[in-house]
Amino acid sequence: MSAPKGWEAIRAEVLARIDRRDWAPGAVIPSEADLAEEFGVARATVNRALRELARQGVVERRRRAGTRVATHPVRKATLDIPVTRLEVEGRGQRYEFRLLERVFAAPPPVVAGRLGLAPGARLWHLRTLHFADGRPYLYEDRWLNPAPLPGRAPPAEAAQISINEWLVRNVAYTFGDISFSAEAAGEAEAAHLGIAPGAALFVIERTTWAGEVPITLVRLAYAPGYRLHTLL
Amino acid sequence: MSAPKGWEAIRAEVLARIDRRDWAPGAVIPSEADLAEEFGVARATVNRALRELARQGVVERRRRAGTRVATHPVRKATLDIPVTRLEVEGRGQRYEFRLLERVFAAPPPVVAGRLGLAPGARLWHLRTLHFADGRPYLYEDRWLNPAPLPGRAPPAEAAQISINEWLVRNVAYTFGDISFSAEAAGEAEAAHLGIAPGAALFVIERTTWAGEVPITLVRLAYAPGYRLHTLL
DNA sequence: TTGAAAAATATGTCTGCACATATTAACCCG
DNA sequence: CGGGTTAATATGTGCAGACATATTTTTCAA
Repeated sequence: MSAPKGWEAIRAEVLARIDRRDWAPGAVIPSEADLAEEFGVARATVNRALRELARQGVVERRRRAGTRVATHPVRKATLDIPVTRLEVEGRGQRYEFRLLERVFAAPPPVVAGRLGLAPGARLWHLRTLHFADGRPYLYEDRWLNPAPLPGRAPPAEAAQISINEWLVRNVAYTFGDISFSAEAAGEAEAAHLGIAPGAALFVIERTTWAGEVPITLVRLAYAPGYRLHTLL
Repeated sequence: MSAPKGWEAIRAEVLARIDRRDWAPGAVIPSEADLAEEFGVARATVNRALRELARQGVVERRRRAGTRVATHPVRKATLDIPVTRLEVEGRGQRYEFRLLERVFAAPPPVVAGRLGLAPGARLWHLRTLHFADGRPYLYEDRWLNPAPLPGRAPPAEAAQISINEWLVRNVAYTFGDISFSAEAAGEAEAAHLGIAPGAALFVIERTTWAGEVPITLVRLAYAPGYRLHTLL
């Protein structure tokens, strides 16, 4: 048993009271000032504890209205979005990748739309296959806006690092969105990944922006067996 | 254009310098005290900004060693794990669920193992089908440890709220893990969800604990089309 | 030369205090 | 009574100073 001290102790105590139903879901809990007095600490310490609980979704806070126990415990999970190479190597497997395509072309309207680009805009289209221990691991289909790129072009076919890794090091994004879904493998994907068409693939789609400028839209289709894991 | 002030301005400026490569990945950035002097703010303000960046994975901090730009830009995504009913109703759809099974039985060894229970232990086994606008939405398969439950049993068949929602309100967990994957629908799942066997399902598996006591292990299989989405 | 002890240093956190800001509650007037 | 203005209040954030703690660096002795 470790007895937390400081703001973590406050957080733990508040959480315990919530778990114990001393403070019911939806109810307003005492103000920072009151709690600070009760626990004999400064208000800033209570603030730190409550802010943390709010970040976790345990309580909701609004100025003047006070802090209340979240009615709908939407606990939040934080998950890491790793670079594929490190993800593979982190499991002790050998990482390789192969650039399948690298062309400059007009994207389908849906892609241009998602990136907020004019229909006529031309983008780099890159398709990459990533391997773990020689087996297909991830099929990547990426549209890349040349505007924010240094040199206006992605690295050549012969590059030693993957597009994603290059991007991550050379074009920082300020904003993005990401979605996770399950999809049936299409013909082409299945062929590349060495699986049967229709197999269940874990798919991540990500869009990133540097300020107002769209950088890239990428679809990552993982070979069967892939699993994203995190702690709550 | 909004000009952030206070600690957010500090965070933005530090982030900008990192993005601009003024401070390269892996490099140590100036100390809190130095930055505080440069920006003309208190050290606590710089601390708040850097702490936030550390939480996002942009920098790594260690006492005495200082703050350095993260080498592996593992940006972290925070995603909400909502209660199904609210998720459905939030889209303006009608929510229903049907409890398919509710028995007290010994789980398969793999389940007992995952929960850290003795092989002979008996658990509640609950299978629930959730609907959105009358269409199958989510197939839930849950093993539930009676020990931490009030009344030692989950609500009866006739309950108006789903097991998950009941749990979330009555048995707070202190720890858990969660994983996301794509799996092919099995015969039973496919039948319940009204889809073809083998279809790609988005699957969430979650285990939760209250201290040392395992609470539940649940497998959520979402009907095709489901998508988890979040911002970066 | 090596290893242990001591000093130095950057972050982690706390305390009090102050002011800013959002939001609710109270008030007053037409 | 309704509606808009004003006051009250809880959180959000800031500041300066202090001590705690984890590491690294330096020092000194065997």
